[in-house]
Amino acid sequence: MPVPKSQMTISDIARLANVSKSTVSRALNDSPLIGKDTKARIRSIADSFHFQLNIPARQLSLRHSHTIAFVIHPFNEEYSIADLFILEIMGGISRGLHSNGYDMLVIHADRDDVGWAPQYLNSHRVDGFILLTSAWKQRHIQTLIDLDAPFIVWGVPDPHYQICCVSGDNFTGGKLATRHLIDTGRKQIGFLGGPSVELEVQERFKGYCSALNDAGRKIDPGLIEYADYSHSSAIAAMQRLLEKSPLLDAVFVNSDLMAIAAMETVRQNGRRVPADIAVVGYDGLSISALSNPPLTTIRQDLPMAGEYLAQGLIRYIQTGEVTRITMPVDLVVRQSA
Amino acid sequence: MPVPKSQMTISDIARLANVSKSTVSRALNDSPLIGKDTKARIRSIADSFHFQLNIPARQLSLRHSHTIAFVIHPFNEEYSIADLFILEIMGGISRGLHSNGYDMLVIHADRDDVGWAPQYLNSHRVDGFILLTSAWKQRHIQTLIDLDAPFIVWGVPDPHYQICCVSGDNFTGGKLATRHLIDTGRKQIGFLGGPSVELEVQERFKGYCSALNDAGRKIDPGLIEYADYSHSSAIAAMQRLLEKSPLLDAVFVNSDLMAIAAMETVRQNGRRVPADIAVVGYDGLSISALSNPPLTTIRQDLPMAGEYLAQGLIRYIQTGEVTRITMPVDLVVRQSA
DNA sequence: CTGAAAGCGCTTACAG
DNA sequence: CTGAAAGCGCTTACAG
Repeated sequence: MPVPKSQMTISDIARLANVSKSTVSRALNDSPLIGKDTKARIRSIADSFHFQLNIPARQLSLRHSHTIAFVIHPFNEEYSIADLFILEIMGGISRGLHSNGYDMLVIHADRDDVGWAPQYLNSHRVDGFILLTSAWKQRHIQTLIDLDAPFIVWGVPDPHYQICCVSGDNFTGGKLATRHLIDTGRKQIGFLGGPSVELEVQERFKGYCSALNDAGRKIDPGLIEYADYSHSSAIAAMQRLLEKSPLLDAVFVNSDLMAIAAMETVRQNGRRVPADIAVVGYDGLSISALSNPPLTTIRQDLPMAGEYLAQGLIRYIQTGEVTRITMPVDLVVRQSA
Repeated sequence: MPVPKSQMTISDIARLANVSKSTVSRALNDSPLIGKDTKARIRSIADSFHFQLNIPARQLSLRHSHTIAFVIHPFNEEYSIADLFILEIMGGISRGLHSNGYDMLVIHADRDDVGWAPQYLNSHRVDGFILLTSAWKQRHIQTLIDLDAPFIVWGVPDPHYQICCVSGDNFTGGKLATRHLIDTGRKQIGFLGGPSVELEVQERFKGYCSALNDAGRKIDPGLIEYADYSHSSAIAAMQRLLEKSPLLDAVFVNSDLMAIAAMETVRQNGRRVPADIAVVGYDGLSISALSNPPLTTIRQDLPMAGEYLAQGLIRYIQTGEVTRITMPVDLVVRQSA
């Protein structure tokens, strides 16, 4: 019974199999040059010792690391549930990377520090980066462009550049949410958006307007408010909405976290969800099913998005093709609307 | 203005500085052997080109990767909020690793697959592992022990082995929660635990008993129930508790997620929180502040725990000392109790 | 304090 | 189909 020795090298396997290092290397890498039975024999020897190629040596020789950095910002209390978003997408990224033979390094970078990019790229520590646009605005993207670094983002980047990205279908999301509210008889439908400068938010707003137009309704500025995705900003925005428009009987909110805050605010004002005011959220994080009441929301398949991010980046690294994917969204009807 | 060239090596810097590769290497690694001004000169040249040492080459030469794997399980709907726990602790791990010059690889491993351990260790991809005991039971730990792999766990491991670990002070946590309920005049205080086989849960139960004893009260089996940390199991357990003990007026629940489920169940049974039944949770995840009503809970400083995990593992790798740390806990009083 | 040289463990033209 | 040899870019005794 051979004892696994972690310090074995291909030379050891070569000696054991009576072949050269080259042959072992090729056999282990499944090169078509090696004879079928030679290959099988070498592999079975390697397996019996639980032999694993030394990856740093391989990376040095191949000149790429086969590892990707997923860049996120340090944990922040105010956005904690938004971070659930990160976790759900990260699972998909990890799976997509792994099935292509890549590893995932996660980097927590400060919002205002851009040094991580050259540091990890020039040291050949990673082959590319995955980021979320909402957190990494233009400055970070620009740094990566200047470095000529391979990267892909979640979200809608500045259309100015040809950037790899995958994003949700924000227009359709906004339209589905609003139409559902119209179809269930709501008359004064509010829009509680994320930051109005974000393209995602603008698209969702267009969807909102489109649904309203289709129903022959007017857009009422008194029904529009924006917040910054934090819990407290959502409470404030919902409060403004309630005060501006006493007749409000529904609201489409741009994230599940903010929708939960909005429901709380509604209650605090002595009104009921959904009886008095219906609420539709956005994202479909697993937590949305556990809120009180369970949230009707626009779901994005985040694990799938993660896999697409991984695949898209790898394809870019290997072929130079830039991929731009829009993920479908759907409406999940629960009890808040 | 020098253009950063990612393909530069120490030989290029050596030529530029008119010294040998050895000297460059030593200067960049801050060796005391190199003269102060030579070092400064070399470093400023390197900086001006944004030069970064090739890390895979360095790893190969040094024979360790300076990277640690944080091992988690694939995302699972039922435990999604428990995963918030992961995110909060991960931030701390990342910070602790980074400040010691280590990188963090995250591995999503299937619950029943143990192959990741030899794969990442024998390939010299990582120097050690960080895991959470609750998810990684004996089989995973045993694999690591058999491999003689450096690792550290969050939670209380089998005391049989000398394993690096950091865990919360579960006894004190259980006691603080229960005492708070006693002090606020509750008479029939329930215990809704995680799996009864887990040492953490047993410690929390002991704390519960201890507080009750101190107050001269008896332990009533009709007030004890266990669940498995999932949302649905918590609902079922709370329902049983309510049926067994109609006079129940408080409950100490072993996680924030389960506490939120319990509060929902209380309401579904036509009772109010905290007026009829007070609820205390456990963990102090940021989400506990956002529940309805905001949850009174036992807080563990998870980011700090993450830093200790990182430090403890690095110390073990570098010196062989096994660290066992117990983190303090405290009571956060909000509105649910 | 500095340099020449060997070595870390792979991969891959090149030659057969 | 297989092997000898050079090369990937570092680090570090060893010698001065």
